[in-house]
Amino acid sequence: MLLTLESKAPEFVALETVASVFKALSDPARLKIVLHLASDAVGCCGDGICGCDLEEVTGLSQSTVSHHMKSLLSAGLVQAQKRGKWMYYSLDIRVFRMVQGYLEGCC
Amino acid sequence: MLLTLESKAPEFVALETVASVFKALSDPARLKIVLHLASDAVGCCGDGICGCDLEEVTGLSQSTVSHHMKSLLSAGLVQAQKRGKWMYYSLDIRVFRMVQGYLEGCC
DNA sequence: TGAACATATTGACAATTATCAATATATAGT
DNA sequence: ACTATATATTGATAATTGTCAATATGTTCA
Repeated sequence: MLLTLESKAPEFVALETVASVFKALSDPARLKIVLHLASDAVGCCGDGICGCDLEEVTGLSQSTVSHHMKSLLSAGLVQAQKRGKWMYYSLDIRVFRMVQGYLEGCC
Repeated sequence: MLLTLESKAPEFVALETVASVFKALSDPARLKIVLHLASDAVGCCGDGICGCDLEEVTGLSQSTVSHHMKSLLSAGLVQAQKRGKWMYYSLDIRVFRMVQGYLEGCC
């Protein structure tokens, strides 16, 4: 699913897939997380944001944050990498650009 | 609410407001409707899409379409105008551009 | 091995959502 | 006034969602 999402030009991505990315962006907490990850991704030299920081960013409980990260991962918007005890999350720029391109292509 | 949405540069629009627009776009039926309205808006000379066409576009019942249009209207993405028996819907380009700009500003 | 910490999962609950059938409202034409 | 048509609202229902506390899993370090 992710592979097909990443590799396609916006106009060939299924409408349902795009809708699921918008769904991932439709909750204020998740949008806040995505913005935080995006600021790390600027310049493409970020190495990810530690999950442990996201409770403070969102003001939500650990389990709720974990739940939101699962949503973002399954929508393909975010990638995760475990380093030691910590989970580092980063925005999947390709998917982000796909959505940008999709909106641009609309009108 | 709509007025404040329309008149602000993306970076000054509240996160909750942007999330609510993404929510409007997060359902496949609504996204399909928005794409249909967007194709009408190209060139900015469309005079709106009749509500009666949207049942066929989405394959959903009349009451369900009406319900989705209410969502899109309350998110500010769509404007409605009654002409005779018919309701004509059009994309609010300003809000659409705001969302485009918001994503562009992220990274 | 045991303690401490980061993260994930489970269970529960209230709230929201997507959908349709049925009904109501409004408009146009005869 | 009556009929036909477009749209909105209501009521109902099944499904999904956002949230947290509690618990489980996994990792590091002493």
